[in-house]
Amino acid sequence: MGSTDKKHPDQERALHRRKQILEAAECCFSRSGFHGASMAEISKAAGMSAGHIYNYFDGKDAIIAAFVQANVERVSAKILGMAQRDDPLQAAYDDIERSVREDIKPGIWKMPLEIFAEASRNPMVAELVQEADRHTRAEFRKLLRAGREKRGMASDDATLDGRIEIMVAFFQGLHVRSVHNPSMNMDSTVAAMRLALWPLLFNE
Amino acid sequence: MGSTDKKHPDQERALHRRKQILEAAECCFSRSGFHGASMAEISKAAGMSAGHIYNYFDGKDAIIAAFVQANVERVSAKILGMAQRDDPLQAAYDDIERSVREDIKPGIWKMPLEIFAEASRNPMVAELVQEADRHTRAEFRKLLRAGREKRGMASDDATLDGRIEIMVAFFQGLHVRSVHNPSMNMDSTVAAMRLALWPLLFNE
Amino acid sequence: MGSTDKKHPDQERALHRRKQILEAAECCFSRSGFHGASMAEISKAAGMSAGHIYNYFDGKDAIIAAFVQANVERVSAKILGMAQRDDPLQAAYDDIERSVREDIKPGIWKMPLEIFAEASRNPMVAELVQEADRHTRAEFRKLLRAGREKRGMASDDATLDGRIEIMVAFFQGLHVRSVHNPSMNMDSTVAAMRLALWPLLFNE
Amino acid sequence: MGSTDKKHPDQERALHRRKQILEAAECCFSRSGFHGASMAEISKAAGMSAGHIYNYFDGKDAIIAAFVQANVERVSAKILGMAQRDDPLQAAYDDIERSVREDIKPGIWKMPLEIFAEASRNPMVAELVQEADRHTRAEFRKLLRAGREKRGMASDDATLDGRIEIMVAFFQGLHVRSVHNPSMNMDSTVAAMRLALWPLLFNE
DNA sequence: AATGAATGAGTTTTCATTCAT
DNA sequence: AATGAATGAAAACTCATTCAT
Repeated sequence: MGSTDKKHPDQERALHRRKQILEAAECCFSRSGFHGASMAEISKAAGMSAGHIYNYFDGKDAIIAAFVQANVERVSAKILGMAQRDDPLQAAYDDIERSVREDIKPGIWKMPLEIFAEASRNPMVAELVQEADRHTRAEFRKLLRAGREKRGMASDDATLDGRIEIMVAFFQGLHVRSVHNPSMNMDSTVAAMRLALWPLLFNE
Repeated sequence: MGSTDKKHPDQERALHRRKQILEAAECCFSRSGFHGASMAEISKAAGMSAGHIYNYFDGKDAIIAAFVQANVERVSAKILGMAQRDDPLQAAYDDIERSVREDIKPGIWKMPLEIFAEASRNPMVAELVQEADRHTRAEFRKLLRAGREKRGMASDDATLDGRIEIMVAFFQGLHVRSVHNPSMNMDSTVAAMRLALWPLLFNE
Repeated sequence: MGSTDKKHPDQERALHRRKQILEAAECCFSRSGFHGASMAEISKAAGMSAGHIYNYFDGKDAIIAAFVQANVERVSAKILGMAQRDDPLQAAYDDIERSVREDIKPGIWKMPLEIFAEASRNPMVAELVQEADRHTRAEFRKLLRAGREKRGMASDDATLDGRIEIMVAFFQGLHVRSVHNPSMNMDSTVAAMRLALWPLLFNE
Repeated sequence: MGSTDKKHPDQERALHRRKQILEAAECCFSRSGFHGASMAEISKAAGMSAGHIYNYFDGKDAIIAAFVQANVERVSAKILGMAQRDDPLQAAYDDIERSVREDIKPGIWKMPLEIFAEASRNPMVAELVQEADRHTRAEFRKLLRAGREKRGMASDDATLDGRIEIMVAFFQGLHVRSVHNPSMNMDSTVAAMRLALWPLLFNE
């Protein structure tokens, strides 16, 4: 649908070109934002003419959409990765430090912020992130329910959903914190994070 | 500095004009984002000519800066308001429901998201939000320390800062949640919020 | 409707500007055609920046539409002028020579040809010329009927409409002839025209 | 000259390819006009790659020229066909109804209008249609002279040329009428046509 | 103090054409 | 003979900003 359906006999090359463009876009978007980055800028970064990009994407909006799509998939992948672990809940708790350090790594949090803002006014992007979020929450709920039932704890839908909401809010909030407080103290933040997540995961 | 120093004989009127412009900008920015809103749009909303705006602001960037400034001050004011209460910590905890409902009210969370994104690439805006955040954290720390000392609890700087970081992340993360999950279940979210905030506020 | 409704406090100036643009457009359109003429070309000919044109017209299509409108009105005006005459039919017949000479004057027939072609694919332009044509035929029919009734001749609608169709075809066909045969012999053409028009006007 | 001189070992195939392209072009040109149709569109319709077209034509202009050429030849063929008839003049008169119906058939008149417009600004195309017109007029003149002399009527060049001019104007004007009045009444138009053509053909 | 006419640089996008394969 | 990836120039249009009034 949308932009993958252009006819390119050499699919291999086409895929590579698209990747090239999206990587160039990442760099430009992160530097100047979706609307500040021009097609000329992107094409230069991608090492091809501006016109040629239109052989792979319908337009700038399609690039933004594909880019957002790729980014939300990255988040989904994380959750799915967690599901592989032995005791996913415990694993998540143990991984807090790594997660936090990852989330506030410079260069990591810029694109999410841009995507959030774009989703707040571009319906196409909104639908993309909301759909991905639905999926992520569903996966997360499965994990949470399984983990809690194993421990013999209540797990009605509403309760789980509320806790998931807050846990995700925290991690997404961390991106926001990064831009507000670049010199955040990592250790005490991680400690506080543990304190807050524990009851969300393991309290009745 | 910047935009307040233009010479206007009638300072009263000038201030009013600036307020007019910023209010018009709010409406346009919220609809179209900082970069999607045009000066023409703003000037029409403000009920004055485009040219005239330049008598009060150096340019669009100056409007954005002033607008961001006004918005971050609104957040600071909230904290200061809390400080007036008898037992600020308990008050904050009791107010969770109202705060959450306020944060995800449609039309409330759009501007913050826009500001976060802008701060991530516009150094002037970044400096603004970081400075305001420093101030907010400092005020919050005073409140938190006072509340905890009254209760005879430890309150070294690092611990407090970590917990503040997480608490603020929660609330800012809620704005982000709004765009990801428009049909969030309020009650269970508030319940989970309480569960998470309690230890942050009152645990050793 | 369309392009006249832009708010220009100084209506006088605005009207003059629009006229300037349409005159410049005439020159460019006639030289390069509707699609061959660029906004840059037009703006240069109009003596203003390309961007400024958009303060007076919604876009190139609006210019084309206004231009076509002005041109079809010119044709209507001719018919109306004829109606003023004492015996319009005789006058029309007597004026044949002048009409023919006018129609094939270089620089006169180019725009009609362009308009005809444009109308054949641009529905907006088609509607414009068809509406004008309906009006012109109606006026012409009134004239023709009055003239013939005065002479005691039959004048049922169908007959009149057929003759009008052919008479108009002649005159519009003359524009076409101009591009096919630039060295047309005027005198014999006028004579032939008289021969053909006479029965159309005055036969039973 | 121009486009026929490309060296193609298999001339048969080359000719077929050119025909393929011109037929594809007909469809595209008629839908979008000479300038609205893109080479990509044409190449897709022709079932070959865009690049390959350049092995048969020097460029888009060459396609337009060849296309126009083919179209004007079609008109010439009509006249030549008429010459085969027993009494060509009478035949022409008797065929009026068929000719009219043919001329205003939807899909028939679009290309002529496009060609007329193009000829009015593209000198190469102008030369093409003028040359073809010279030829057509010459043939027509021969027919007309023969028919009239057989009937013992005067037929000096100037008179004949004037009448031919008007007769052709009428038929070409019909194309123009089609776009102005899509709901033209056929029967009365044919009747009027007969009325007008008779004296042109058969009067002194 | 206030206007809005005017500019010009910059935006996205299209397309005829070329050329390595 | 044939492809289609690639280019680059040009198109329509937008908009922050200036300035004469």
